[in-house]
Amino acid sequence: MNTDGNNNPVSPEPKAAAQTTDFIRTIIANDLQSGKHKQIVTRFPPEPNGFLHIGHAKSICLNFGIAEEYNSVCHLRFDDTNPGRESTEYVEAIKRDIRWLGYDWGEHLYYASDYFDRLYDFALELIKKGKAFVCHLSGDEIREQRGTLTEPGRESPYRNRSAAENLQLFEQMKNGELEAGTCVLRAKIDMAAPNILLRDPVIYRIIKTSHHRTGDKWCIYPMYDFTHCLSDMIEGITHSLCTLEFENNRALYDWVLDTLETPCHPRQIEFARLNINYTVMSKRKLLQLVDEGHVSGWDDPRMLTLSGLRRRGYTPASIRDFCAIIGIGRRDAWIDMGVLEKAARDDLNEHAPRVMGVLKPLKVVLTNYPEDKAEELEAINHPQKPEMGVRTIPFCREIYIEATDFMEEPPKKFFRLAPGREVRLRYAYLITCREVIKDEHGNVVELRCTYDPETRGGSTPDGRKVKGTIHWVSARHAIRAEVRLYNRLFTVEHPDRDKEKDFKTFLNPESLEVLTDCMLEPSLQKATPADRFQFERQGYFCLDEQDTTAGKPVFNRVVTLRDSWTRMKEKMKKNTGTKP
RNA sequence: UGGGGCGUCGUCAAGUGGUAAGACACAAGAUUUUGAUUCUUGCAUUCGCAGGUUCGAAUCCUGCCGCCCCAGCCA
Repeated sequence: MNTDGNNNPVSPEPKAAAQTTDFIRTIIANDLQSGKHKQIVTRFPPEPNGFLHIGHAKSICLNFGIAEEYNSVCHLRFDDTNPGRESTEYVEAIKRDIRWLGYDWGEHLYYASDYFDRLYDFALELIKKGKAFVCHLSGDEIREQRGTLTEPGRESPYRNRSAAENLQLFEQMKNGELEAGTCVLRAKIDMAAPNILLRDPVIYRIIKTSHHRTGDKWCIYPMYDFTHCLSDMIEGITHSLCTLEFENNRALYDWVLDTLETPCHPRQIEFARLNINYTVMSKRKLLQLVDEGHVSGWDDPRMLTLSGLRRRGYTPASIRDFCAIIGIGRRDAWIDMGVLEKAARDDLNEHAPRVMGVLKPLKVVLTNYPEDKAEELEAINHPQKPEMGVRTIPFCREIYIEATDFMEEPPKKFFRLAPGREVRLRYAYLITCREVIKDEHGNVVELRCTYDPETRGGSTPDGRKVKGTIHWVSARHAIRAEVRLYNRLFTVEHPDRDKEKDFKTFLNPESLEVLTDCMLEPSLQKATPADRFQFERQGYFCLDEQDTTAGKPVFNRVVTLRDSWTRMKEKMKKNTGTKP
């Protein structure tokens, strides 16, 4: 059984919508029932040219999820046909991320590059059948002769070379006798086809770059449309699931498999890719953010890469839940960022132990509490789960409270601390604010309060009602920490919608707020990297794996708690503004 | 004005001729030593629009409108 950072078991099943059905699962169920297939084989085929993001998680959960449901296998296949931009660094990162998400490809790890020899033979077969030819047109010429959306293309002057000549030329390409760009191998289909992908598409090009796995063995590389369908076929994939933008490619996928002698013909099915507002999803844009230093790396906690989410503190289970909740369909869908955050909260609410930490400390001196006294107060680790136990928290004369929990002139309905007001210190005592100390600029720097010795633990023997309960930490015992508060990376819902403006102009300057003088309860001394906690009344936090050092813990805020007080404040502000 | 797709609540999403599931969001209320959690209630007489077929249509037919994808020797 896997465990999360807190040693809590991670449920292997997405809890919500676990048995949801969708049009793909319906097709598969029918194929099984009709006897078309005895077993199902799916695959996840990333190109190792970047890190996996939440959009890939949707595809991973779909493909590996289906395999699990049908007691079958999902292959992991690297689609590595473009050596110029692929690397083993990405291969390793991708494998690690899939495992972290909770999936296992077992023995079924493949690379399209493993099939280069067979792919080459298939190309030969195509040539012999008169279905492919070597074309010496330049890239520009090919583009120009391809026609447009409304006009048919023109046939290449090289289109009717003999099979023998094509075979010889293709061999020369393979042997490195021709330079990149001089010619390509094209499928011979139909230059007048309304589907542009069928207008004699390029299927092999010369690239004299060494490949991360095959080295310099090859200087010709097959294109996606030729590689993908044949790789699926070779592996006996039954259902080849991909995103909607490959819809037009399906005709080519089928053409290749129909034209060649193949033992099976996988079915390509497309579904809508994942879009989430207030972020960007394309690998190209994520890479740009990394390269240009707008974020600290692929694993920056603000990035919706799997490594970023992991570092931020998202649990694999919450991401799997998220993928189950959003469903699979064929329309362009925009998922609200709030749905992802909700998935994180739901999982963390259940598993994360509660602790107290003060992010923006304000010192409070309890004037009637003995200077040398200290006591241990008991706190529970999870209000709904007594089995998670209790811990003790030290208490003394000087404590820190959250600066935002005090207001000198509180608005109505503010039931925290204010001059003359009484609040409860969680698990400790009721205190009353007697005096406000300010610096020369008028900033509140300290509070003098009195505590009520009769209220130890926070109870009120006289039955008096106290509306506010705030968190605190003992000044003498607190451990100092850095806390990083993350907000949305972009300020607008659709950063890349505007074709005129670069998406980076919408980057949120306040996406990261670093707090260096946070005060945490001493029990957190025992936290180990990747452990997650709820800092009561504030949110869920995760001990950073990278920047935490022995003397200086660094916590990342995964997500805030729901905060109806802030919403109420905003509403009151709006209402007073519009009052007649 | 080529071809391929898609249009059901603010956002996702079931529904496949029998009279609009569910989730998120939102709103109101209850419980609460986290303004958290939990709970209760409310939230599409209507399915892009217009016709038609039918006893009956979101589901079938016709026309229209809107949005997405395709002119990389990327995947």
